[in-house]
Amino acid sequence: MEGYNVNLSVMRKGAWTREEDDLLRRCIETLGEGKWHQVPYKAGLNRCRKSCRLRWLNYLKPNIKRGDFTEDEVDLIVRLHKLLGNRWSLIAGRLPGRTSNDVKNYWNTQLRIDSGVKTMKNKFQETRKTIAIRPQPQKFIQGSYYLNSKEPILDHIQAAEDLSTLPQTSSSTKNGNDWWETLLEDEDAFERIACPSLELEEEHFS
DNA sequence: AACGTGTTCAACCGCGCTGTA
DNA sequence: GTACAGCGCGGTTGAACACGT
Repeated sequence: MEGYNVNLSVMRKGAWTREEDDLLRRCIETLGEGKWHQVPYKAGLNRCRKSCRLRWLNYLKPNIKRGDFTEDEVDLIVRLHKLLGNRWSLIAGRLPGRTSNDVKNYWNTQLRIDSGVKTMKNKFQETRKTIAIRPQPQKFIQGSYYLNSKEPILDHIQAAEDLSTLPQTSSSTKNGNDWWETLLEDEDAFERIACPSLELEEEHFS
């Protein structure tokens, strides 16, 4: 198992300095993203590669958007969370410039319902249990949980199945992740699911 | 001004998944 | 089939900051 406990005695931890940021930025500009095993050595940083990657992805990457989430972004987060559950990277993938860490933090601090301990700060107060569609299990055969469920999410899934561009999930040889990736790559399909009709929206958020 | 409490968010950590030998 | 290494993700933590008394 790789991790943080390699040479813990010499690896620096905690907040990054401006100098470290500069070193990391220059290194990534030279090496490109993805060669994280080389980054600490090439950059001359006394940090583990996971820390370098995290710093780059969550803070230094050029297109990262800072500041408050817009109403549209919040709206999309709520919808996607309803659909996907805590799959922050997928949710963040639909929000240009936002990181999974940002989305997760925003959800946990602003949107999460924490059994009454924390009060909601906005209009999206929601008490219904979230039913999240997970990538793996999707074989939507007759009699499956999803198809028999009375939850509104059924409409979303059926909408997905109605799309001719998507693989037929009941007979497809593709696994659930493939189906899911296909869905995420298909803008129209995704919009139909992530942005349900007005009636559905009212049902969810009223 | 000083202190206590609550909130935010950057960073850490552990684990699962995937590719490779 | 198995072991190992590397990557990426989600949950959690804790320092810094904001706010109230």
